[in-house]
Amino acid sequence: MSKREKKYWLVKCELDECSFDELKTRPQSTGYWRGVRNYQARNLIRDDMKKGDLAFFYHSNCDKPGIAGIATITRAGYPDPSQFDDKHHYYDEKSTEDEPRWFSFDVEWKRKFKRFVHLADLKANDKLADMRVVQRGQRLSIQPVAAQEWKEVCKMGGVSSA
DNA sequence: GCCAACGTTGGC
DNA sequence: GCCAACGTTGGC
Repeated sequence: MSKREKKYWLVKCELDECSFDELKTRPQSTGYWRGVRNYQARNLIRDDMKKGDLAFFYHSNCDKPGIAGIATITRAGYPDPSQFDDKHHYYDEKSTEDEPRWFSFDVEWKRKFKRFVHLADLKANDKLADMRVVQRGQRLSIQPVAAQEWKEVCKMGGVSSA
């Protein structure tokens, strides 16, 4: 078995879909992503995201966009079931079970930040200038996070990065 | 609610 | 393969 460094992610979730606090109350404190229909994000989910990776849980499209805490990737790179369901909003008629086009992943609530880290705080930190989420016009809903950025944001959130 | 940025679609 | 039109994201 080849050793693989744990990867870090930032995953966006619209607040009215599921807040970080709400995630904790769900069965097994687990939530899953459906309906990612962007090829860049698809490739990341399918090829790079692995069970055991960690992710910042980011609230988007709300009054206070920012990071609420940390989640563990518990399952990754499996076909998004919604693409095969013709009743579903995310149905994709061009996708087949043999060659699925879209992929899903699951996360489990892990740790809440002591201090919510607002997008404005991320932008104000020079060490995070390369993070995608602070860059203008960056809309990708699944973003890789560098190890040193992970540490820095954890520090801002008041939790250990381990 | 506005609008900039970006991805996708489809005519040519 | 170009590019205008359109739809979506998401901060503000």
